[in-house]
Amino acid sequence: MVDDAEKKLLADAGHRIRETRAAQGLSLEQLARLTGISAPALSLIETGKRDPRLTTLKRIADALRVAPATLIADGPGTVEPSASSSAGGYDLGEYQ
Amino acid sequence: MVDDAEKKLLADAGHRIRETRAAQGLSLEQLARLTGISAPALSLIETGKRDPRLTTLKRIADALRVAPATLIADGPGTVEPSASSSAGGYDLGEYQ
DNA sequence: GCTATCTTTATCGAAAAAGGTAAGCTGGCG
DNA sequence: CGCCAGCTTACCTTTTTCGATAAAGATAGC
Repeated sequence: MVDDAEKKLLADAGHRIRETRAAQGLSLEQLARLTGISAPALSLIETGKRDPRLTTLKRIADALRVAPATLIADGPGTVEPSASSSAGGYDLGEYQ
Repeated sequence: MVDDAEKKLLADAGHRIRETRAAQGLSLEQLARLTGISAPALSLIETGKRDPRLTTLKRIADALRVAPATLIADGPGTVEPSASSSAGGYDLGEYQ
């Protein structure tokens, strides 16, 4: 449960990074120099095999000239507090 | 340069998390149970002393019922590819 | 086939995240 | 005052990121 959704998130973010990088005609090595993150590390992130830190994500976003949020915008998942109804996913219930 | 902007990013995200959590009347322990992240770890993140991983951020966002992007939306930094002009900040130049 | 470029994978060492626990620290309340 | 709830900080252990490097795919062109 936990792992599944998270892997999708990482694969998604990685895919978005790769798309943005490719759109700018940058190679992994070029992005590595811009970000200070090694090319192998970038490869792992882009292929969803690594769980990057927030600052790592930010450095990539900066190098690509996009907002960090752009890279992780979980398209569909964005539940958006539209239906913040009382029937939310979980309400702590027993835990409170 | 690196450290300064990054600390601000972490402090900012942490502040946003704390605001959101407080707005929902949740304690650190309650959020800890919802996210599976320990309360001490959450405290460090909220005070900007820790650089969370992407999945960690996602779990917090999920528990708070907000989009992950909401928590890191770097207000001003959001350059938005409006002026993606050729006169960008840096063009790799010597590095390519 | 060979070569160059890009990417992926593997290994190693250092640094850091994260859980757990425990110890402080603050404020409110009886 | 003592007590409690909430948050912070410190220590420890395990896991993971990350850089560096090297090696191994994968294409494309000579």
